[in-house]
Amino acid sequence: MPKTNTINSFFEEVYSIVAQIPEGKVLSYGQIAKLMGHPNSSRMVGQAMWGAPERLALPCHRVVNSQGRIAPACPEHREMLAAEGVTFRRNGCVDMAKHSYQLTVNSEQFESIKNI
DNA sequence: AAATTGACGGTTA
DNA sequence: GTAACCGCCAATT
Repeated sequence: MPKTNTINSFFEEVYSIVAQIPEGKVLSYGQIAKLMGHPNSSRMVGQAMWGAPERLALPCHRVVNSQGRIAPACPEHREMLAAEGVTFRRNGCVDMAKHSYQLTVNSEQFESIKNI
């Protein structure tokens, strides 16, 4: 298993995963990084979100940090998540225990993402 | 090539 | 609960 990804760049793979998050589910940056085989590249996941092409319509509001906190620049996403059925604790943190999403990366997903 | 950056994670105080 | 520090890694300057 090569260290390099089968697709263009680290970012592309992040997008392919984020695009798969169903409504009512959330993933943490670190969780995404691990799914990609990059256990410690959580920061890059955030970078990828920041530079995400809008035409991918990525549900970036479903990506939170390990504390269950919403992305620092988008507190309004909290409402969007709530509308999808995500429950919050009193302090405004996502209830990760219920909404953490498990997925495996398939080559099929890459097909739809690599045509960027 | 080297230094800087950052939508992070985890631990510590 | 918040704040600060360290580590980690790819992209950017």
